[in-house]
Amino acid sequence: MSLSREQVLGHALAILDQYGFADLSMRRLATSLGVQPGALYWHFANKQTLLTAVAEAILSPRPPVCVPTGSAGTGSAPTAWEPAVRTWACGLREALLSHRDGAEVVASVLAVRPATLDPAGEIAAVLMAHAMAAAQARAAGMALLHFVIGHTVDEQGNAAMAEFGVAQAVDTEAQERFAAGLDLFVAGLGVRLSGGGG
Amino acid sequence: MSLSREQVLGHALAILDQYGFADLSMRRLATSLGVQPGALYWHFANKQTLLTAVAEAILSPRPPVCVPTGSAGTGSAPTAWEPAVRTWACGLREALLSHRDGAEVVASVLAVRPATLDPAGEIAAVLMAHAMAAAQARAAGMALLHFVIGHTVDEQGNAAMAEFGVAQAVDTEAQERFAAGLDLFVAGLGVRLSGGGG
DNA sequence: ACCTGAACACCGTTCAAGT
DNA sequence: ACCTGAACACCGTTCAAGT
Repeated sequence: MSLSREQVLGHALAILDQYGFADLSMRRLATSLGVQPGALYWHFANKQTLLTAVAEAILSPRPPVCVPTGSAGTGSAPTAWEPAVRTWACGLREALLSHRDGAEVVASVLAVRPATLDPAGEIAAVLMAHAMAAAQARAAGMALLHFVIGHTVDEQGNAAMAEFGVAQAVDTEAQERFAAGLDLFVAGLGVRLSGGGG
Repeated sequence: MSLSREQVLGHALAILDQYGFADLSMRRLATSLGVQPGALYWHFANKQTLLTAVAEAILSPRPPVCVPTGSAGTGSAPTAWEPAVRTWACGLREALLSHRDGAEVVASVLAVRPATLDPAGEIAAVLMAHAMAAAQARAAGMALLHFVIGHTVDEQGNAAMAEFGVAQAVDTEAQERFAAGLDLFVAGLGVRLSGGGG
């Protein structure tokens, strides 16, 4: 039986989890599939395309954000923005943490702006539904995205060092830093959204 | 005359500015210096060390942040935290923008936690001087750092695409997104610092 | 002290040719 | 349709040997 896209993707995730992003090469992936390097280029145009699929696989287990459906004039919206923002940020971080170097992979993929992947747009939609201007919501969404990804790259980098017996108090410190950073965003959003509503 | 560290560093910055981060290889750098690849390893232990020096060169032109010197009990501090935060963030972004792919280089170097480079610590010191708890100040400093670097990586990625004639309205949009994101941080910090002042 | 020469163990990608 | 074989143009790093 011939190779499938899903098989290649599965082995890519396996190499990522076992050996890390630096060891996820096309040649190593081919070896793990018992195939010549060139064979991979039948299923994926290039490494970038493969990595985009890997990033999508990392992010796709997240639940969709709950965008309020109420119209703008009916007073306070049916779903609160604050838990939505917190759930989105925590869910994103957990998805990134669920694979070794997940944050680094997703960061490298988002850097090339794939049309299929726009996590910032998800949370920007929520903010717009709460009467925030489109440009402001987009800016807030991207700032939140940069924070979550930057933080998690950091966190996973620390985890990689912890294998060499540095410490694991680093883990709880990272978690607290994430919570504090998220609180800062929520506080800032609160000034705009709770204060002058609409 | 023999090669000096400064010469190597200077040529590395020149390659970065002309050809970008992806083309900054040890072999290309050696060729540009008229020397064999192995010669570089007399002056720098490895590529990581060289890149750290490049990142330091990118960040060092920034002015030091102005940490207030007043003691904690004398009421409001002599220097305001808000302009300090804004100046630090804008100065960081400008330093990153001053070299092609500067944000990407600095991001890759900060990922390995060099002891000599801690931009988040600079602004955390300011917040602590304004009676913010150490852990909170550290978290805020890192969140700000992740935002500025993430944003600028994005901005420079767009600039690279703009060479292929996409648009340059992207430039002003990026600038406005940066301003809006920074405003969000300042608003969040204001809830903590202006409200219950130390 | 500082560099060359030459190797080692890798990369991503292409493409004629096979089946 | 799908893969092999083999090449092309690269990487970072090491290290004996030269000067």
